[in-house]
Amino acid sequence: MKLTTYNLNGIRARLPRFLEWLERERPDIVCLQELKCATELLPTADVEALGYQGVWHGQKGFNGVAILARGEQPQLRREGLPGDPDDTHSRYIEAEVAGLIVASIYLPNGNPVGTEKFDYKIRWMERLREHSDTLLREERPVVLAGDWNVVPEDRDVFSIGATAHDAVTQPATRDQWRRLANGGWTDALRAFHPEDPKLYTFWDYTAGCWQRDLGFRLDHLLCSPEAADRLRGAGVDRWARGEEKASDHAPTWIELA
DNA sequence: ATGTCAATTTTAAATTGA
Repeated sequence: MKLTTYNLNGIRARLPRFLEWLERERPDIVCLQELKCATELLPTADVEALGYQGVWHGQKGFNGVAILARGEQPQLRREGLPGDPDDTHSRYIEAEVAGLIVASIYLPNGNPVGTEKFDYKIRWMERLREHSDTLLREERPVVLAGDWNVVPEDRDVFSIGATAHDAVTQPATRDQWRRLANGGWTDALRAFHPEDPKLYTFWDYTAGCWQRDLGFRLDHLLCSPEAADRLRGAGVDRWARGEEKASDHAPTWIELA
């Protein structure tokens, strides 16, 4: 079974490319982020025409997450993270699908550092860690998939100097990432590519970053021990980033037994 | 700050959020 996470950067702007990718790769489960579309305007019929059903958590203008499955209706468990009733951003959705618990995560970007946006990011990560601990205690296969807006280590970005002031590389961001992951999660992509020096999932639109392979590893799939036992592979659909009108992220996936 | 992009409003040019 293949489970892919994909930050679309606008599902309406990306629709033809997205549907082509879906037909070509045929993943069993898809976690989407940055739909940038109100729930009532989502192109759900186009997705259903390809045999997928979903749970959707849209928002006008920005954010927005979803979980799709081929030939199965995911069962919604939760929209939004617990811990802050004033948080209205559509950044988290969780469902039961194919015997797994799956979350689609769009973690706050947090730029610029030193502002309320960065504080929101760190608080959001604290809330995610608390919820992830709750999920681990279920002792079931769980996959936390999405755009984490975290560069876990220096080697996960083309230049740590050029990105020293970016929220995705800050020590406080990495501290939160490590505290969460060290609770018992497996970073599946790195586990299958332990020595790859250019294991990237995002390339900025500016400055010819894609053409020069100046990327970041921001999209992650964290597996609970019960899910990690079933891991058989992980990778990045780099080809999709090179298409016309591509998202700035590439689809990132795992294979599970 | 940007060799950029999408959505939205202040609607055809500026603002927000990547």
